[in-house]
Amino acid sequence: MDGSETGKAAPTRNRDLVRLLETDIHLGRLGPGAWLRQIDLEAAYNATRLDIRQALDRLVEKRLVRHIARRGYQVEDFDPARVAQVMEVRAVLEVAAAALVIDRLDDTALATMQQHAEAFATALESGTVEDQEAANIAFHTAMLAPCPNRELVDLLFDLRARVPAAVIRRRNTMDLLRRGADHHFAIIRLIRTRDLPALQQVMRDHNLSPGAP
Amino acid sequence: MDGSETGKAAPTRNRDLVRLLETDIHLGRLGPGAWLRQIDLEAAYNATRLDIRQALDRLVEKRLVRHIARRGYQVEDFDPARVAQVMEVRAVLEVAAAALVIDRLDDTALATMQQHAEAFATALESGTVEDQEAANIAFHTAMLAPCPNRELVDLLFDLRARVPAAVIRRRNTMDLLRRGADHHFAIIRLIRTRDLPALQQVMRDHNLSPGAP
DNA sequence: TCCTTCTGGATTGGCGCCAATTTTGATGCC
DNA sequence: GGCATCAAAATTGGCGCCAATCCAGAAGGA
Repeated sequence: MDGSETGKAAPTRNRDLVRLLETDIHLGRLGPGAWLRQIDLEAAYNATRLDIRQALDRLVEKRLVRHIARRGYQVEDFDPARVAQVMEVRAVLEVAAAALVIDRLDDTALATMQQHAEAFATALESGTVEDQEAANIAFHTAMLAPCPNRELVDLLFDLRARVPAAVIRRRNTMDLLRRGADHHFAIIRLIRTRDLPALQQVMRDHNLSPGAP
Repeated sequence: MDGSETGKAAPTRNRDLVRLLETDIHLGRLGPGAWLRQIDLEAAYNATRLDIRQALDRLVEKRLVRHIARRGYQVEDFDPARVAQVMEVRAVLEVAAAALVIDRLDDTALATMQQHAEAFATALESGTVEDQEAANIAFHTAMLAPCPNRELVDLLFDLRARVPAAVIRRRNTMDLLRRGADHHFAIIRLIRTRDLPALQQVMRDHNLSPGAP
């Protein structure tokens, strides 16, 4: 157990626990195979045993963690084939979402997206993985904000959470990441020109590139 | 508490509990607003309090049940707008799945699908809702069996579970249901003739019709 | 020196108990 | 007769204890 994000003195609640652990896994602070010992978590987060167990069970549900009887919980392995399949599903849904938002994003929204796209590009060169993720998420959140189908949006973020960024970024050259950043700017341009087919093509590429942001 | 499916003498395990309750909700034996009292479930399924609570928490996670502190658990209401959005997502994914299976379904598979399509049509006229659901699920399972993207398939069935059949079927005329049955036969025909565009159109209609099977 | 066996310590996981809170039913008041 | 008040019963929900099991390290044998 070495995932950080300081356990505070104030007792941590159930929902927060899930989020904290999820983040640790997502960003690679807890890698595949790492053991999540109840006793350590209990002390680290100053939570009760029951809360810890519920949080871990939720992560099992989400398939981020596996449970072995009488042994404990450990971070799942992420099979590249399965990861690719999740990406494919994401691509399909992003393409569908593009059609729903292209006419609903006004200049204000595009300006916000532009900021986040720049923040992402900057973070790539001189930021932590956390910064990159935050900027990337912010970009896509802004893009999907006017989507009327909230189920679709929720599902997209859920799919995002199924594959840790750390796992994707692993075999990821700087070139590929920069291409992801370029995608962001292309997306903004294509929304501005209302070019749906080209936008959908970019969304697809964006999601299917090996280290898809 | 009046959802049946007989609690056996043998203690029911956690995973089974989730499945049993899910089925009861899906088929409308437990309707929106129905209270799921821990004590009753404990007795009905001869399970421990802890198992019951875990099962209920999982249903909360799946948004089939809502939890009110110190009051208990009750079956969620299903907002028609949200249902429509889930359907839209399903439609998008079914269309994508169609492309993946159209060249992978051989005559044997089509024959199986034909059987289930006929079973569904029959059940419509003279079967219970359970029979209809079973036949319908069997049809779609057979259709998606050769889909190489299992994440996509799992997600499709997960989306199915998010909206109880009972809720959909409620405002559903016999005509609409018969049209659903016809869709099944059209699907088989279009796969046989390898007509992907037409197949995708039918898949979309099949999922978006008010009482979508 | 390396491998196998055994024991002590540590961890998990389930069960039962009980306090906090809500609901139900009865009683009295307006 | 209807409504507010109150007490008893029922239900939820959390905490702690302890048995079952697993792991690490020591001891013994090849």
